[in-house]
Amino acid sequence: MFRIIHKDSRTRARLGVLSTPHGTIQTPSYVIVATHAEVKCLKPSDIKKTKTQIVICNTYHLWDSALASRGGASRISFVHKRLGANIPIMTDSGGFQVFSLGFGQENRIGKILNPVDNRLAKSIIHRGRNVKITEKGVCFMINGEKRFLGPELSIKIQEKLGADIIFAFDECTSPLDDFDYNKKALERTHRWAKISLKCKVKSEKHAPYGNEVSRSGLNGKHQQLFGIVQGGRYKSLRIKSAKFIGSLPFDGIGIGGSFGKDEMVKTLKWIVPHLPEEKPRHLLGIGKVEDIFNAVEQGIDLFDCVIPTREARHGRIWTAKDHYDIRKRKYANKNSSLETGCKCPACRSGITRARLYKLFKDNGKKKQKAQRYATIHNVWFFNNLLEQIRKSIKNNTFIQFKKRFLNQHNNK
RNA sequence: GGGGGUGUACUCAAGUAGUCAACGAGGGCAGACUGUAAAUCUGCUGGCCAUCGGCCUACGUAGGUGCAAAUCCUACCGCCCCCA
Repeated sequence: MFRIIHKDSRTRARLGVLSTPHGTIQTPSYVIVATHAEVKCLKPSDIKKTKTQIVICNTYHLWDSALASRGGASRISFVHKRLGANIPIMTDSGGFQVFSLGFGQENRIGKILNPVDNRLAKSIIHRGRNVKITEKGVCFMINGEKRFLGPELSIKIQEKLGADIIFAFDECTSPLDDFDYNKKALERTHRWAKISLKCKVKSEKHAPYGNEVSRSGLNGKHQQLFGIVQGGRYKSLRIKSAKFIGSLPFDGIGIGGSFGKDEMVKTLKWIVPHLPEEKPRHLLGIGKVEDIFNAVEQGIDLFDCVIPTREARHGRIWTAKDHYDIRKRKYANKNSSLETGCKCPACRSGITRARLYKLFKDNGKKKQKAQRYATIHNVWFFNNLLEQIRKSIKNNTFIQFKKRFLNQHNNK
């Protein structure tokens, strides 16, 4: 399933191959976000052109259509069918929505705490009514609609969705939650981890050809389940969680939850030494350039993040040197490519800054085109960056490459 | 020649006596976005100071009425439409 090919001599970085029913992934790898089983703004045929190895979809967003679909009828899994691309897929469990649709939305904060939020922290902490968390799971009350998601149902939905890799149901706490809350939440997440695992084992036993997914989409091959380490910003909790999740028979380890702006490396240093070496490690929801280098250095194999796709839609173009907002006049001056020497399909097809600027100014079809080109560029950029990182690990030059790249890169 | 309309900040466009440095939209500038609530959001956009705030210059041009005018009156200039 996961094979480590090479370990960097000077850091924890490692080169690996993760095998799934829909193909292998060279790690470290970016996982492109496809929440609704589509990479926003991309056609299915664009996905592979952007060097995308694997995407991640979301249980919460595909919930209804998954349960409405009749499993087993088709040989193609639900998510693969909807995505329209034959590549490895992960599904997130819905655990992030416990935070993002609840505390996050109610307090208008993200999971990465910036200093301003920190200052406001005392005044804004409150738990609203959108999300109610109990021992059994989470009750979402969104738009007057009530729905309950727990570990059993999350696994059931994910099996039905038929991704190659699925995640245990967890609670992503907010960066403003204190130790006591995180401790309680962590214990709950750990219980849910065991339940997730148990449900998975059970469903595999019950179906002679594997589970429902095996029959419908994975051709009898194993659907992998990753557990998730939580513990917020607290060292003792993160270590405890790393040991606990690491001790369970998961196929891989996700690292989730909230960090302070500059606490990621510190947090990974707490966690990673306690994880089993041979299992793939996925850092959930992280993905700016500097973060990636740092995480790889700490031994992370997989990342997913909305940055490449969302920011592309909002006009931000990532390059090796920096990032810039193509909707601004000053970047539209030339007929130069989006990034000098870029080999992404958009740049190679002759898209210039001036052209993209103009397309972005439209409010209809042209803007959609612009967003597609920008998405192609950004996704390719991040996937290509990871490819370069892999090469550097292979050559034992990772640390030099990191230094060199970050030195010339202004927008970390 | 006769009749009707119109002229507002970078652009379009509200406003028809005080709450107007002037709604709104576009454009411009600045910022945000890290397991997608978000194809999104925020701020600024006459000048000069400034802590709430203040002062100056501005709604085609020139005068006038009035405590007060982008808003009313007069003349002029420009543009548009209709009829001859």
